[in-house]
This record gives sequence, structure tokens and C-alpha cells, in this order.
Amino acid sequence: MKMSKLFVQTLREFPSDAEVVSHKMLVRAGYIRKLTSGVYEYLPLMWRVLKKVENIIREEMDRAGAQELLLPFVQPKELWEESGRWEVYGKELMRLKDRHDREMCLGPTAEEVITAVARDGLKSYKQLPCNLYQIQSKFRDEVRPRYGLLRGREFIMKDAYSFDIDEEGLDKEYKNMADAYTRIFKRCGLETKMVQSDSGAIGGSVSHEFMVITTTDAGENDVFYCDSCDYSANSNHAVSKLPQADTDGSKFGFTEVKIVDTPNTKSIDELCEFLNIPSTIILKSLVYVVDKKYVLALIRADKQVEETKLMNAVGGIDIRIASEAEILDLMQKHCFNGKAGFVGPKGMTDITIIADETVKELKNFVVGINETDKHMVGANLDKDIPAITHFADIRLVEKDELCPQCGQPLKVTRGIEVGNIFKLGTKYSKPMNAVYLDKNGKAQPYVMGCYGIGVSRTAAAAVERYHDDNGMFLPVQIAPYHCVIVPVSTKDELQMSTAQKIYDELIKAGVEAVLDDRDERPGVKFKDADLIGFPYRITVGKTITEGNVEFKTRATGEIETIKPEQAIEKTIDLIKNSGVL
RNA sequence: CGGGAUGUAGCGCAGCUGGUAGCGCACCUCGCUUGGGACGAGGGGGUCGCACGUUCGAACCGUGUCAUCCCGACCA
Repeated sequence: MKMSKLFVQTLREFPSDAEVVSHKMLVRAGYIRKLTSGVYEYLPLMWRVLKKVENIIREEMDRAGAQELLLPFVQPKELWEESGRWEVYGKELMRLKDRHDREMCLGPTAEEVITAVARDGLKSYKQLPCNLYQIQSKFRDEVRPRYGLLRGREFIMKDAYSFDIDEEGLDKEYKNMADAYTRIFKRCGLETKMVQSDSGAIGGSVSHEFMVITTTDAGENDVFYCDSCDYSANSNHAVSKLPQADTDGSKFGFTEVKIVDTPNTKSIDELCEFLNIPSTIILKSLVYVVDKKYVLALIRADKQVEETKLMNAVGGIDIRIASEAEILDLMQKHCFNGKAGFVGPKGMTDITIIADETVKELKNFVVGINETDKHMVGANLDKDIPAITHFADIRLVEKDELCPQCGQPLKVTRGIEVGNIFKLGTKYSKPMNAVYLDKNGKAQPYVMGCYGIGVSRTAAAAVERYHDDNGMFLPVQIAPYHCVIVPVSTKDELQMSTAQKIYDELIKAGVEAVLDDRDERPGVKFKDADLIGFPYRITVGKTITEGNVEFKTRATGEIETIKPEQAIEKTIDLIKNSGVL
């Protein structure tokens, strides 16, 4: 490819609306352009990267025994009603009507469609196990798209679905996919951590996420992990053991239950200060609204509630903390005069009350009683707290708490989720009546798994990982081109003819080379080469009169002076060694 | 959905005590230059997000609306 014809417009400045590195870099280097919020054009450079990532995925998925197909992007409402998700999915599902007023949606994922495909095509146990995948645009109408390709509304995803006769088969395929994913990300030049996670709206029991650990602020997930063993989990799923703490109020003089005045102690800190006690002997009561119904969450006051866990404990799909007005409303409904800050489980017998495991440890504790400026002290669970709906782990894990497996302190880091794997079980096959006939001729629902990789997000994550002040340097496996040849002066015939010769030889060898034939000053060409991130650069300048050219490795900045033939050979060797040729 | 901000040329921005639009980069032409985003001369490109209003006159003032971005909430 001649640089003069390459469809790319590099910008001298970063776009003003970009926040994270990958977004800034990709726009500035001419890889992508925003069409509208959360929707991007993949320009030729970006498309080459995406195709390379896709092909790595294809090779590894095929090797793992999966078969590729392509499913529709527009899906009918009826299918989503079968699975029950039409009601459940929420606003993220982009709904639309066709000219006949039939309701449709843009596919945010394809469990429904693939289950429909399977039930028509997989009738016998002899056909199982089966794993089908596609690489397709997806659309999710995110509340707030941001971070460029990392959280767009339209994005490219590889989604795979496995069908097995039983849990054992699913377990095997789950492991098979986990191994394939590890290979895929490694081939993309990315180190990933496989972490336990919440299974979210897609449902199912077990799930793991593949995280690219990042130092930039683009990582949207907190990952807790243990250096001493293999434990690691997304914060929405992490569990921990707590270090020893004072949880018995009798140590602080609360030996019998009574109600005390606690003026102006709206916050836990104020309450601690007023009573001169640690927060570990306080029972904190938080009002949430889950699926439009009030839920009371109880937890030891020094800990935070993890909302995803709480939502799962209640079995809800939408959760938010209640506003002060809603708390007042709740109080009034129960004939209390309290306000936010003095909430307690007292008298709340008609709403769901979920207590965190930490509550079990509390003795002679302090708790709100729904009366402003008053608390109960010396309270105990059975005696003083009415019916708790149930106990559950709803606690947000924090740094330096202890690993649930080995007891060492947990560490935390940020991660970009580039892939995930779920055990779905029969969550979709049962309601959609997707069955096969077993050996006895009896209909059985498939045991399913699903496995996603964010293709465009993976590419963006690679930019987050591989960049410097001058631009990006994607690994050669996924870089848009392998190398660029830069004649310093296009007017110099020897320089031009040598550059052309090197270019021709590389192309002949199958190297994806670009010849920068533009009549620009060298500085412009060097800046563009660095910004776009050609892994290798061969510069033909004045030293060609001595028979030398310059070979530069973008990632390391290393520069060598060598003969043109050596440059050709070296480039071909490097590309071959990277496994690309 | 709450809080904050911004919409003027492809990109980055100025103009906003009202008088009919400008700068840098990019783009086209000519000259000159060629090892890290040169220089000179000339040129093309914008109904100033949209609508209504105030005014003799609106990019500028007012109202509404749409869009975009940031923080929060939410999120396979």
C-alpha cells in the first residue's frame, strides 16, 4: 500500500471529546471516527485490526471445535417473549417497530435466536455436544456510552453458545472455552486474568470474566485477587473473610437494651463520635428500591453494600438506593417520624429485609429505630430485631480483607473486561422448549453455556496497554500493517528506488508493508509512523550512499543501521517469528 | 435519570458591551525545503446545532428544543 493512497487522516491534536487513551489515540491516528454517541466508523486501519482479532478468534474457536454461523441483527419480539426477557431486559434493549407495527429489537446478544436455531437443528443426543458462534455487531442502548470503543452502544462481539446433554458435558466445554480464550488473548498480545463474576442479566449460575489488567483509568471493573493462591473475582462477586473486629457492644457499656438520645447523628461517623464507639458495633440499615419495591438492607456499619449482590439476593432486576423523599414516604407508611439516618428494621415487617452475614456476629449493638435523633443500644438479633427475610452475603469486599481461600490479604486492581463465559444451564432451553431426544426417546432440554468476546473492546484494550506519548504500538499480530518504508526525500532517486525495491521484496514475501511515498518533510512521516504504530520502520535516507538504511522497532524505539538486504531479511524473520506469516 | 458544561469550516479554537464571521492545523495551486509535525504567496470550504421571539439589524440578547461531553447512578 502506498501511504499517499491509504485512507487515513491523522490529526495534529487529540479530539476534545475523548477521555481515555485508546479513544484519543484511535481518533487521532485516523483509525476511527464517531458517527453518533457510542457509535463509531471503523476506518480502514481499524478494520484491518478488527479483522486480525476476529481471525485469531476464528482460528482458536474452530480449533476448539466450534462452528461459525451468522445470525440476524434484527430480532422479533416474540422470541424474546418466549425467554421472558422482553419484559426483563430494560431500556438497554433497543426496541423498534417495522412498517406493520410489529415490534423488533436490535440484538444485544443472541441467546434467544441461537436457542431457536438449536431446537430446529439439534433433535438428537447424537448431535450433541455442539458449539455455535458468530462474530457480529451488537447494539446495547447504554445509559451513558463513554470511553470510545470500550463502552460503545454498537460494538463487535464474538458470541458462542454450547449445547450439551448434561452438566458434566457443560463443565467440559466451559473449560475448553476458558482454554481457548486464554490462547486468543495471548495471541492478541494481551495478558488476561480469569476472574469469578456475577452472571447478571444473561443469567445462569457460574461465570468468569477475562480481564486485561490496566494501570490507566479505562479499567471499569475492580478485580480482587490473591497473590498467595489463585483466587480472583470481580468486585460484584468477590467474597472475603474479615479481619478480627470488636462486634460486641458490651465492651462499650451496652449491657442491656435501651433507647438513647442521639441528636444530629445522621451519619455513621457522627453516631460513632457521639457515642464514642467503633462503627463495628453498629447495625446499618439502608433502604433500596428493587423493582419499584422497598427493600431494607442490614449490614455492619463499617461495611458497604454491594448492590449487585443485594439485587441477586432479592431476585430483582433493577436496583437503586432510595432517595430521602422515599425514605420519608416509607416512614410515614409505617407511622414513624424518623428521617434518613435513623432507619431501622423495627416495624418493617411487611417489606423484604435482607441482612448481610456480618449482622450475625453482632451482639449488644446499636441500631436505628425509625425515630429522629434516637437509637437503640445493646440490641440483639433474636430479641430485638423482628423477622429478617433472610441472610445473604451482600457485602462489598474491600482491599486488605482476607482471601476466602487462603486467608492472605486481598489486593485490588482495575481491569477491562474483554471476554466472559457463562454456564447457562437450562435457563433458555426450558422456557423456549428447546429439547433433544435422549437415548430413551425422552425429550430433554439442552444444557447450555455462552461465551462472549468483545472484539472491538479487545482492540481498544490493546491500545490502552500499548501506547506512549508518540502514539500506539499494537503487537504485530494485530497491527494494521507490519511495517512502513520511509524514503526521507522523495526527490532523491536513489532513496526512492531503494525504498521501492525494499517495498517490492517485502510485499513479495507476504509482509504487509506501506511505502510512505508522500512528498512530505521527514518529520511529518516519522510522526505519522509513530502515531499509527507500524511495528517496524525502514528509513532510507542520505546514508544510502554508503549502502545503509535504518531499522527501527516501534515498541522499543531501538534503532539499527543495516544494509537494505539485511533490513528485508530481518523484517521477514520478525514477522515469521511472530507467527503471522 | 440527577448534577455540571459545550454546540461557530474536517480537527482544535477565538469572536458574544448586537452592525451580517475569523485564526491555527488539514485541503487545492505555485515556489522553496527534505532526518522528527518548515517557510512564502495565492485559493476553496461555514444559512454560527435547530426553532421561535426581541430588534431597523442576532453567532452575540430571551425562551424553547435537539445534540454532544464530563461526574454520579446504571451496566453482557
